[in-house]
Amino acid sequence: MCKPLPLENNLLHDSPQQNHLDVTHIKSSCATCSLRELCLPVGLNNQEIQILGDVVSHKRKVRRGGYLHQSGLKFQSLFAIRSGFLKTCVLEEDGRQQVTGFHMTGELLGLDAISSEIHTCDAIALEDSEVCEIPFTKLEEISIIIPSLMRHFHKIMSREIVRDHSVMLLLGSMKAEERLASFLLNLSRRFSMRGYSESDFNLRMTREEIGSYLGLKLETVSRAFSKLQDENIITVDNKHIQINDINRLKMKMGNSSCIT
Amino acid sequence: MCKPLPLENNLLHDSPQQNHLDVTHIKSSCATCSLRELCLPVGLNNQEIQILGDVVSHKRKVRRGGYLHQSGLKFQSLFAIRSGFLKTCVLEEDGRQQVTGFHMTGELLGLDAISSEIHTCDAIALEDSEVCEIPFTKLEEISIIIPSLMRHFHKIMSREIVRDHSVMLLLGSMKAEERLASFLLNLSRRFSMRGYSESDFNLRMTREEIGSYLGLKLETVSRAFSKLQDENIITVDNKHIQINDINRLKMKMGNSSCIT
DNA sequence: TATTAACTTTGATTCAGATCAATCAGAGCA
DNA sequence: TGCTCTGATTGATCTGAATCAAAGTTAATA
Repeated sequence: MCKPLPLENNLLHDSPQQNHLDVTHIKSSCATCSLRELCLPVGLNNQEIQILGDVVSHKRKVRRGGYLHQSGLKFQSLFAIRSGFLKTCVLEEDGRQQVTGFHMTGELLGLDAISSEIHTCDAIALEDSEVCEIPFTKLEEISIIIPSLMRHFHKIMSREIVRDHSVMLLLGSMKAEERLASFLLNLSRRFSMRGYSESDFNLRMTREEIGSYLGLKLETVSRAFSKLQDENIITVDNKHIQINDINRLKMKMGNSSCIT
Repeated sequence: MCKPLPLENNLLHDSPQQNHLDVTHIKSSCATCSLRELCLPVGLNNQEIQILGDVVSHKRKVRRGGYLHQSGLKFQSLFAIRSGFLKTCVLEEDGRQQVTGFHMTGELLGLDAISSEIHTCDAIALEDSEVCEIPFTKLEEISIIIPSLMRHFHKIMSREIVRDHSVMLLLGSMKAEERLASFLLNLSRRFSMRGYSESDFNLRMTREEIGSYLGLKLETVSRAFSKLQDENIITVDNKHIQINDINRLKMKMGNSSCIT
């Protein structure tokens, strides 16, 4: 009853690129925009990669604080993050705002806009970032030629739905400290999958942005950080986080009814 | 600043079948399982409908309280609801549970399972229901033959993501009464789109299930109902709901900082 | 039709997190 | 170097929703 929960079922995000590209070298029409980092080419052969490469040719930079896309604007392309860190957020006229996700290398942005062909959220860079633009109609066209690409794209969309359901569970039934623990473990895992330390990293977002994502006020986020630090589970120095005891952090997330 | 929010941007669900099937008569291998009600055939010609009909041939009934699918089981098919009412919920080992959605005629279930090919949530009928089973690999195959079907399917998936983001906004930033108002307006709209009254309907779910969906305890849901009734905005008789003043209900949802 | 079980409402009390407020730390800049 | 601005921390207080508890109501089943 009180055993720690398995990692995979509980984290907010699933990685969109668990099986990283196993192709050694790619010729693409855009030499600087290697497909290597992207989430899409998983399991494609060289010729297929070539076809995809012709579509994913346009690279774009977004400076810290800049918009990759804005809610209300016409949708034309998905964006695959090559480097950097972005947030997406939905905004109501009444000022209510909700950060719906934080996104890093290899992840795909813009999926929400396919339905209405209008972006439903803002995507804002939290550090200087680079993305590859993928014109969506072209992606659909080559999906017909490369069924494995289509299948993979469907999985990416589905994974986003699973991720959203996890966040709904978090927002609907977790306490502040549990939410923060989930959040940190999720970041930890995603950093580690990208070859960075799982226990030592810098946050790119403010306490307020974390709060918006987790359905908490910034003061509550700050207090939860301090609490975890007091218990020696993490060390916090402003945006720099060290996880000292990942198992106890998992316990925090796992089950509030456990006596701690 | 305090104007009521436009309906479309604020409701929890978008309908997956706004453009209802405009084809008059369909020959299908499953006469009793007309494609008419389904969300998929939008904009297809007769021949295409025929192809789709061969895929969507298997009909299934689920009695009230029964499972359509269970978390952890292998995914093979999507399910299009022909009639009835279901809930989906994610369940943690520690007993934490979250209703992730309520689903009615024309909606498509199972999208979350595409990513891992294992169902990540339970789908339980809240009243006797009928669904059409759509083997997913077959759907992907004919998507190649019928690009407009593929495009439509992508839109359906994307719409689910948009819906989930709305729920995240609700869970992350709304007060109890606002959440209930959103919920009722959403149901109202979906009933009305299906030809039922938008102001007079029966709930299929318990207060506890509503609470789970809205991130509230059942007592809080009950109190919120009573409060809206005291203000003459709705009339509640157990599961039977009448909306007396839809505009004031929208105000409730719109902006808590409005003086009411 | 009686009996039980499941669901709903309402009240009293408690508590987690919001709000209000003050201080502090770091970054950018004149 | 001091100044300003943004963001982070911490404390005090308040409040909305959770929790605990007791009826009351409806639906299910024998």
